[in-house]
Amino acid sequence: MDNKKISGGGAPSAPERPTLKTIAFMTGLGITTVSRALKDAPDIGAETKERVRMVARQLGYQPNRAGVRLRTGKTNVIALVLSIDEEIMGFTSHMVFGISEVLAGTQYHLVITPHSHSKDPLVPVRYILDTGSADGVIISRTEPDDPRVELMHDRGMPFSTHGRTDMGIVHPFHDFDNEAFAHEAVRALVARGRRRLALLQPSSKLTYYSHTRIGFQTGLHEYGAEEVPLRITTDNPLADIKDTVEALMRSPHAPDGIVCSSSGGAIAVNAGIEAAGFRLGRDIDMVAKQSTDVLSWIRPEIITVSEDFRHAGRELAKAVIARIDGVEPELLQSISPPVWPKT
Amino acid sequence: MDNKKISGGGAPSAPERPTLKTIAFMTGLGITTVSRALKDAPDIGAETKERVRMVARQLGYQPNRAGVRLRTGKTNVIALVLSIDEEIMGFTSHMVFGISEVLAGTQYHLVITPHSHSKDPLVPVRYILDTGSADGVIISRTEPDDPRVELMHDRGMPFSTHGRTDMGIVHPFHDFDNEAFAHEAVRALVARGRRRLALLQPSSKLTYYSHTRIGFQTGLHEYGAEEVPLRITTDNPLADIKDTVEALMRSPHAPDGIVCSSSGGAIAVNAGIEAAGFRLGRDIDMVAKQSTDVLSWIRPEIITVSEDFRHAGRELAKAVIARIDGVEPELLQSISPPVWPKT
DNA sequence: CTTTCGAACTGTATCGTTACAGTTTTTAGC
DNA sequence: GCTAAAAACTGTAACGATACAGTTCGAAAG
Repeated sequence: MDNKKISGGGAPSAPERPTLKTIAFMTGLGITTVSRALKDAPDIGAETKERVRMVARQLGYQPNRAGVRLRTGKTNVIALVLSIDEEIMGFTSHMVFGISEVLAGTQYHLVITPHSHSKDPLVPVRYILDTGSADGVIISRTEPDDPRVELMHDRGMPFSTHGRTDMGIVHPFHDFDNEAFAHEAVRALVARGRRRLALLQPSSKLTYYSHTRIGFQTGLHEYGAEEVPLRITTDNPLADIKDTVEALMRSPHAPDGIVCSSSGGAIAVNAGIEAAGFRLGRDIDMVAKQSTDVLSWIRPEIITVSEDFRHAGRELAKAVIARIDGVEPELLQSISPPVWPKT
Repeated sequence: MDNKKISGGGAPSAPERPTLKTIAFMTGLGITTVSRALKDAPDIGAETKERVRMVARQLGYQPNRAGVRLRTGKTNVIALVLSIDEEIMGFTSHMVFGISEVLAGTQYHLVITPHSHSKDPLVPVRYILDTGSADGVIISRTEPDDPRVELMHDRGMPFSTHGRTDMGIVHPFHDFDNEAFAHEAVRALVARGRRRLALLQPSSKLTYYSHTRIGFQTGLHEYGAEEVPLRITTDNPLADIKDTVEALMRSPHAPDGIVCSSSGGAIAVNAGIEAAGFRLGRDIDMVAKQSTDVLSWIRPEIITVSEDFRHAGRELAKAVIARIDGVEPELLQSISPPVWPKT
């Protein structure tokens, strides 16, 4: 070990961290008084409070988290439950950054609780509930009938979800308006004269699968286009997406427009289109959702819509904290509209 | 609040979490004995240990972290210090996943400690040291003369860094062999008949800037090529990279080969090349490092080298834990070779 | 002058764990 | 049979914070 003593004399190198005791000693007050003064309790004199706060600031006092947690049960932790399975374009980090940004202004720490989403997704949630290791939880990849939501609701654990559920439980969430996205995507394609449209949709397990579908279908109906079925999702490997699209393009039912729910998928779709000898902008148009402005660098012909994951992270963090503070869940639900590029 | 009682009778809904006291009561032993039995202390009988372990397993006992932390000072937390500034292709999440994977098999939790890298990077590190909020720290974006490394070393805080330093402090790190990457990239380009080579390098503040430069330069020398200077780094906005490359391609000094230190940079470089009317594979070749297999989907002509951030995360986590356990830092340094595609 | 009351402050117990200093029981030694 | 030592187990205090039940003191009420 390389614990370096600065002075050789026997004095410990690190200055002891101040505690309530330290402040009590310095002010000549009792520990309880100091504790209550720092909490702005009503039965402490104004002058005393001021004095205590001064000394605390001077010493750089920060309450010991273990002490608070042991006594009160409050962990001051927000857990983010993440699937560590493959994710091509890394939107997760943007969400983490958004959450961090909000938590940085609070007493909360962010703890990452991972799980492999091939395994039981309840495991990490159950762990958090059983060990009481967080005051609030954020989950993503929300499903319409999500058992994690039910479990946390039943146990009274504050949480917010990235994506909605459809199970009659009112809870905080943030969602991207995938319905509007798909609907407007159809409009944009029809405006370019496209009529035979395909949809690369998300996994049917996730809630936004149905939102995307509904938006797409009402769009087809409203703007007078027809669907070319595409039997593959953004959860499939890129190589499979490419092969499927290539085969579809070579078939007599080739679409002339396509809507993609992810940027990774869009890249693979484009590869399939080009492998079949077609070109974006000329033979077919594509609208794709992206979390970072990368698609237009790849093929400027792709019509891009941005989903801001950092913003989502901020909203999710704010929501779960408000829920911890007792705000009603109805007031903690938000939906972001799709952002189209300025023209 | 929606704390739901399951039974209306007055019994608390959540079964109380078992503590050492619970086990002591059930086995008829003292709390101390139970504690020591679970730690496999030498002064506890084999039979007793077995009995205690049985009951503990049955109750699903997990030590209360706050209790342990308060008494021993051990936090069981690894802090990951992250810059929340822009990062296009999201390699961070891969590193987080790699770290999570290793920590999942241990008692450690992962806490994300963010900072804006425009602000003082010492702030989060100082916070961790002053509040004692972690047993070990992982940092990235390491600089050759990194003040965070010096601070943690002086205070005896175990840590590992993504990237090396050059300040005479021996510490655990994991690094990608950027020198070999740049060197081999030059060889690959020369093998295709390219001789006038440019390098899109990382920010000169980071340690791997010099590794990349050295590899590039020894490559030029060894394989007989010359450098076309490119005055921009991967830290610049993609638009600036594109414009600079476009201007360079239009100038009389246009390179016929280019090495890129990031995939985001590669995309922008390619855009610049195409904007100037040139084409990869025909007029110029590119070798680029990528963290996820996305470049070859974009332009198959790009020669890609993979850097595995998930692996880096795993190595960093293992290293910091080993350091906490007292393993000498010399033994906790590793360098990953560049991975070229199979041919 | 005594009683009552409220403002301001404090001591003690407790959360769950572990370090330390015992205590009891068993076994061995002579 | 008595002492010594080893083996197995336990009680108490402490980590830092807070809930709760006081205590002290001075001023107002009677």
